[in-house]
Amino acid sequence: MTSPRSPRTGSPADGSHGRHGADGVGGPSVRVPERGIPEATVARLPVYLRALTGLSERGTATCSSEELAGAAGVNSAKLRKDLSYLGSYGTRGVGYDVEYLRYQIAREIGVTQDWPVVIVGIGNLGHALAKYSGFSSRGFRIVALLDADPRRQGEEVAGLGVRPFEEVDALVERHRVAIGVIATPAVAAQEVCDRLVAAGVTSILNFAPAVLSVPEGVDVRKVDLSIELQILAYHEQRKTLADVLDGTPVASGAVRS
Amino acid sequence: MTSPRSPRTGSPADGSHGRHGADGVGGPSVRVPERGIPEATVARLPVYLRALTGLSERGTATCSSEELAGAAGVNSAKLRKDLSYLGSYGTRGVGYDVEYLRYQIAREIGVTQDWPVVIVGIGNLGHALAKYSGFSSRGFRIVALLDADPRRQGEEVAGLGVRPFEEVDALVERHRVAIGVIATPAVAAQEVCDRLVAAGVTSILNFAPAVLSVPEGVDVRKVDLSIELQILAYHEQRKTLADVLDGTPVASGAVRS
DNA sequence: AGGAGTTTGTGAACGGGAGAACAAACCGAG
DNA sequence: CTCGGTTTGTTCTCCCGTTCACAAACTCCT
Repeated sequence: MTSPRSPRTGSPADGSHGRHGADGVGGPSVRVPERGIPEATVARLPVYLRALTGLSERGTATCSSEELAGAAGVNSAKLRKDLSYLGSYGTRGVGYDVEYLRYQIAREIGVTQDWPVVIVGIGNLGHALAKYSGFSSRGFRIVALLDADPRRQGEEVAGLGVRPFEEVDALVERHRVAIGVIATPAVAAQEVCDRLVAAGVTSILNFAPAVLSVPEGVDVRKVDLSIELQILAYHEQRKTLADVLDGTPVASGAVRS
Repeated sequence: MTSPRSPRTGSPADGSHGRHGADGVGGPSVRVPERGIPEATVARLPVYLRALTGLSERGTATCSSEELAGAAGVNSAKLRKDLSYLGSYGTRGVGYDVEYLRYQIAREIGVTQDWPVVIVGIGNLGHALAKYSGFSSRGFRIVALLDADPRRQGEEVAGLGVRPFEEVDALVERHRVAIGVIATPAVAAQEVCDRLVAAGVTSILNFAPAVLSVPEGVDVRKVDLSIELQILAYHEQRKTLADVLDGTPVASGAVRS
């Protein structure tokens, strides 16, 4: 039984995507082609997709790996290697057909279909996410906004009413939701996560500053605003520190007392 | 001259933090202790910091690497190695003093001081960021909200008025701002970025779905909501695909037509 | 004081990703 | 048809990060 109700293992959920445990014990199963695309490559495919969309809108029919790499902000060798995991979609001496490659990447990622998504926690961030147009335009459709606070329920955001969190099971089942977004305060995050998983959600995007534990087979990605700032602060501190020790006169704006 | 006005190189800005170019040619400079903390470790330090804060609030005075690792969602060996880059702050046979370690990490990251920050682009996301309490509570102080749209200017958000973007130079200089947040539409992002850098900002957190080019010495971190969702979609697609090919009956909520 | 039990800090093996470099393949001109 | 120019796909090497395993160091109990 790999039901969503299986006991939660203290799995990392730090970005290492828990593959199915069905490894090794599996019988003579048919084995999916196993084009195991490296995680680092998967993370870049959406960037390439966006760059290709840009080129396409500008009317470009064909592009070289150099051009595309420039638009995506990566090394051209890396780009070619990434694309080679998907197959040989380019033509030597010519380059890549923009539309064709765009479709192939979209298909590989899975955004040719569109994915129903629920957002839990309609506070400041939840509002912004609900109204963010970048989701709908890229293969994702927000089908429900949930919040535990009765004062928020009933409010209309981006054409959708905010529903009580208790309806999570019914909504997830009705719309076949596989992806959930958590934008609640940190204290509520784990509980919300458990309920989402129990309802059948198997991928979670977590904006709450909390570490989530999930059963195997459930993917969690974390977006943490203050952590990003702290990483910048670290480098910033080292920059000014190095400048001071080097005796290099620093630019006025960068001086720190 | 490493002034912010130096010509922009087409540097990646994909997370590879451009170290100062002053490497190799440097004379007999004093060289900062060069405790080069690995990038992966730096990214985890804020997580440890948060976990320690949690333990501290719960009244824990001491913790083992195992406990802390559990709270931070990582492997205990990794945690110990990460901490070892900062120094030997633990006691064998005992563990770590929560308060002491907390301070050491905070100091290393640079959040014992507080960092003035400007936010550019006060749309949906900008609003949410301005009101997000997680910033102020963690060593960051929002000193200005900027927007190019006159209709947004003057509006009061989180106790701060929205100012015209033209004031960026004055504000950055007056408050000694080193960190800027971009929450504008994609088309405006590069221009805003250039202006910020010209004004003296040397670290940028970018929420716009665009690739930014910056001069060397400027750090950019990107947070892209739809890319995160697309990565989840990829894994989700593979999950259901694998299940179908394996003939494994999938849980009801996870079925996809 | 000594020994058993814990827990840290680190050396070493291992795996994955990045980048350089090159052979294979394609186009177009003559 | 052949040849030069161009661009992809891939191989090889290096480096970073993760993990294991263990010696060193500390506490507590007898």
